Amino acid sequence: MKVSHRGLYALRAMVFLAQKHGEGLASVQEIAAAEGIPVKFLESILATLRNARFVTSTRGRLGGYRLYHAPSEILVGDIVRLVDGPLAPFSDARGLSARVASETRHPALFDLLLDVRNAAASILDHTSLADLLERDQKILESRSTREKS
Amino acid sequence: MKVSHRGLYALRAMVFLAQKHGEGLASVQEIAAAEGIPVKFLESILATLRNARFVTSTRGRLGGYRLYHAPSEILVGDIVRLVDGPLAPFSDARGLSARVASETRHPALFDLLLDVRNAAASILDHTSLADLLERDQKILESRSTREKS
DNA sequence: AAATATCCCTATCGGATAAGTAGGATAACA
DNA sequence: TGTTATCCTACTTATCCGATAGGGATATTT
Repeated sequence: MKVSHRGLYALRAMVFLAQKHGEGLASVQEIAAAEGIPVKFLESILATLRNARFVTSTRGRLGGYRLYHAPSEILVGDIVRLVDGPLAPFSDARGLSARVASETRHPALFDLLLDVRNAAASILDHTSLADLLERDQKILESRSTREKS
Repeated sequence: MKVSHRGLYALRAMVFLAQKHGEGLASVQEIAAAEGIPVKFLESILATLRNARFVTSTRGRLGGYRLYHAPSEILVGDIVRLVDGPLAPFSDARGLSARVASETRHPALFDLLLDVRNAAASILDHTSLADLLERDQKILESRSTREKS
């Protein structure tokens, strides 16, 4: 499994939108500036997210993006899968045929890599954007109290 | 994290050598034929494994490769790290700087990806080649008994 | 209605990395 | 001394990924 730049950008953008959830729209410019993402690149990422109904958009002046669902209903695993493809820990598209070959020859090796994938998926699929926001809060709180002491 | 073709080939070759452990040498040709790996490609992979002292070789006639250590002392995680680099679940070399950036902005996201890496590392670092052989045995046994019944 | 700000669509480019190849030098052994 | 293997260096090719270019569609403001 691997989270590409594109995937990280998508996650960051989604977290940003989760923070603004309920406060109207955010433009590509705004998100790009806040998160340090190339504008045109972010545009194409948002197109992907829009097609999958993770975000919705309105155009024209004062247009922008917002989350389609509540932050608690969007799982990190789904975002990663959408942008970076399935979470398989072996590389590529021919993976299926390579899998069958190595499965028959070395089934335990195949199973092991499957365990890795399942462990990763389990973590990513049990964490929503709302969870991330909550944890960010706690981390920031503990940091500020540490500074005060 | 991601296991490349090269990494899978390396793992398969090592499992093959583990099966033959104590029975002398195996040539590149032999391994390549058994595992379905391009000969020249496997050569370069074995060079990497040799430099890291995972295997040892003797050349000339009747030459070949064998494991340097016992199968129980070689961890799958070490092989993957050697061939495919560190197990970080985000992509690239600039990962460090990108990490710091996203860590300060969205620390929880960073922590989550770290959890994924640790989970994967934990699985791969607790499994040796000997473990794989043992599991292969059990799997094959259960298959044959299932066929008999 | 015009100007402007925004999303939207298609196409492409450059760089990096990975997969695989070629050919010959070197060493061991019959 | 010839054969068979590893070893070494370099090259080719393919694929993917990050990023960019340029314009078209749409909605709001003036």
